[in-house]
Amino acid sequence: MTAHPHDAPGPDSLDDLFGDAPAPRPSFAGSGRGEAQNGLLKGLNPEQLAAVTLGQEPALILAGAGSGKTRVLTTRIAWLLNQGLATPGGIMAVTFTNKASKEMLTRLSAMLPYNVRGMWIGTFHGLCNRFLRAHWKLAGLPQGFQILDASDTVSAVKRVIKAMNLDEERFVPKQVSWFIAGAKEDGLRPKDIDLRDEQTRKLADIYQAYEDQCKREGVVDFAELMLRAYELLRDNAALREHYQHRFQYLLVDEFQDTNKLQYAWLKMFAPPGRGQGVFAVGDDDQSIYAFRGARVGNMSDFEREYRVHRVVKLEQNYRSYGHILDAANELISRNSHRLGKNLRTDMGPGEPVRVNEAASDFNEAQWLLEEAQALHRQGLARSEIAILYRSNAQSRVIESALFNAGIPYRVYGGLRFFERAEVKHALAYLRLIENANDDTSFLRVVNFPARGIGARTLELLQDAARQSGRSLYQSVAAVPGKGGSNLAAFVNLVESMRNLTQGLTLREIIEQMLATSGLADFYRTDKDGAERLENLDELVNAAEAFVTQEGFGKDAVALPVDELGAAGGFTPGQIAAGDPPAIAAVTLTPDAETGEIVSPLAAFLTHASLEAGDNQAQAGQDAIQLMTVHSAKGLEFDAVFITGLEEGLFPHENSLSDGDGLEEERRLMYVAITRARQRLYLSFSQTRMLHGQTRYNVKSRFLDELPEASLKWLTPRNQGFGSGFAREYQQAWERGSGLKSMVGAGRVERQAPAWQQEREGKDAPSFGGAPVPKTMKQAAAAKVGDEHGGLRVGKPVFHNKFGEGVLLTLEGSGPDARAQVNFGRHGTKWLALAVAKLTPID
DNA sequence: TTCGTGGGTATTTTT
DNA sequence: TACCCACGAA
Repeated sequence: MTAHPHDAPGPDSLDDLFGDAPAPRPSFAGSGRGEAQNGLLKGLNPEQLAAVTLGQEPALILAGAGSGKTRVLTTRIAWLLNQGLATPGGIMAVTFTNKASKEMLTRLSAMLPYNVRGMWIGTFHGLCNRFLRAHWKLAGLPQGFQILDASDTVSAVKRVIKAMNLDEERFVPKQVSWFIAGAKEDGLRPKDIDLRDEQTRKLADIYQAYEDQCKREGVVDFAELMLRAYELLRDNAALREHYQHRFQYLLVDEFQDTNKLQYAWLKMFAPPGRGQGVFAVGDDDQSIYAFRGARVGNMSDFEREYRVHRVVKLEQNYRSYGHILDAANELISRNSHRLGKNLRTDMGPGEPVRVNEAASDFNEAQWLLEEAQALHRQGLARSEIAILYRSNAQSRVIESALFNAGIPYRVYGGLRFFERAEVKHALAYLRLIENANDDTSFLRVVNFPARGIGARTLELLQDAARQSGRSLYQSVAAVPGKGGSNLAAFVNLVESMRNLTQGLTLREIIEQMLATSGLADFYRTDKDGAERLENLDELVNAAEAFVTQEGFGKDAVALPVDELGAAGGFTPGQIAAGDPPAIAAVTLTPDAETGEIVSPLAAFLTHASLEAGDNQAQAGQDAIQLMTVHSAKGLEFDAVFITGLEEGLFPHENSLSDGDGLEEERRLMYVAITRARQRLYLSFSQTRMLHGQTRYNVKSRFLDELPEASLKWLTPRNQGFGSGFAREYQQAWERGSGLKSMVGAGRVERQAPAWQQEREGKDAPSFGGAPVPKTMKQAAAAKVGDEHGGLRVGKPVFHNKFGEGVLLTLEGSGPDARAQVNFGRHGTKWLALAVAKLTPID
């Protein structure tokens, strides 16, 4: 595949790269510059070219889905270097995900003839980490600070709440940690919190206590990485000046996803008016993370504050056919406050967007899999087929359908590698080797495997630690009796682990730890520990890969000298004015005073926190891709199914209450649609099992917001809403028998009904949703619920004010007769039949 | 200390 | 429905 950065051709030594001279090196391309230039810019469309070759000015790039955004970003970096406008040390490029930054590095190393590792390209958090490792002393952090991931943070907060003797009902650890992260992302420290009520006052107290605890334990959470870096730059003029001088060009990916703090952080590196080339790339229509603090408004703020002269719009789409883009454009045009953008394609209209209505969620799943199989038979790789849904709970039916049919599939989301319990246990031991005062890690493994250290003992220990203000590890001696001696034994274990691992390679350290801690033995004897053992083996492999990649040992990673000089304390005078600075070959950041190099173990632990790794699904196998719409962002597939297009689900009911909620849902739908290259399927179901209850749903309003001309209904429109068959089918499904029993009983034939064959042509894939013999359908319909003046439970009705709905319940008789109707976007309502005009729809 | 049970609760999530 | 968590019993 793509060359690894280390394999990239070109200069090996750092001197070759930057030389000793303070002046910027001339272009590496030498005499061949013209040719290289042509190659670089070849094939860019005019807008892309304009974006890539912008000068040193603030720029806002509105990059539509599939418009070649990553290419523009990487080409611009290469172009800047190639032109001699910037040096590798003078460029910073920020992304949100590790995946995106890796992609950028990979592409760059293919475009550039040298090692791009020393460049400041990474995620917001990754770069903050790098920055704080270099300036740990100025930032007031211990040199080997560790990073808490989301679940570590919650358990740390939980400990604080317990220690403060607060009611966990009132202060739910998860919510409190969310509050703290939210505050940090708004740049607020405990003292800055607006104490508007008692609850908030308490929350601020918890926040303070949590901060103290983190400090004591030498750990930082994700939000802290950002905030600490921001504050350090804000409060240290010399340092700020240095970095502003150093980074002449900044590039930010997915700018619409930045939160308040990230934007403020960026402004520290490149404030408006400082003249740096800030290149912000984003798409307001793809902003789907407002719920976790992203501010689309940062885009227009940026445009205003930086006085952006020209907004470059990348509207040429290279991904999808016309009908798909028409659907996307039409849908998103319903949103207000857009920056304005319309995707276009040269690829022709392609196939229409297919819409399917299913009787039940089970039916929908069955249809999905048969349609997907048909696509596969037509030659489409399974990995090119994605099934998207709004919420994770929806995957279950689909999974079981695929599983029963023996079709390989891969579900995104769920536990990732470094989040698995056994891996976290192993990491906790490793962290204790590095820093025994890490109470989170201590508590995680002090009694795992079991060592007779129970809740009571730990309570005593925590009391002692709290009183002396020391870590649990340091307080062990204060616990008397048997518990105390067991604790002492644990401390001895950790000590011996530390001694035994002195001077070993990372791989050996981990192997030693697995043996000494008893983890390996524990899982070996555990009856279902086999898979966990495998994961621990995998951890060893991951460490090995990390060592190779990061270039510990012979292959030193280069860091500019300012990061060296700055380590442990920043002296402005130390740094030459010229950029790039001289380079020293080191691994990570050594301490300026002692020259000690951060251990591979410490680096690996940081890596483990910052990058949770892949989730379980085995790569390699050709499998259908299942994921939420959120996790599909940034991906593309030949065929995409968007499922569960029902009011209440998509748009989700919880989103409708807050102001911008519906628009964000619509953007989500927009993201979903624009994932598809060739074929797009939309589906919804009349009934769905949710939280143990059958829900009768109305189709999503988003279906009505798509252009008729681009749609092709696979099922008759609006037919059979809550049809009798759906109910009977649902009952069979509830009995746990489902399709099989109905087929077995000879009641369902597995073939496409006549109307289906007519619409799709005889070569069309067979209809998956358990086609119904006519007699069966009639029989089922006859059985359905109560009847009242032509109204039937489970049938669609029309109301003058609320429009179309599904009749859920009929109660009472005569003047008391009441009906419960689900009107979708208008909610579920009780109506007095004597008053309300309800007409059955057929 | 472990196991069983009952209650509460159910978008979306990277780092 | 299904999972997680807290709590109580053995």
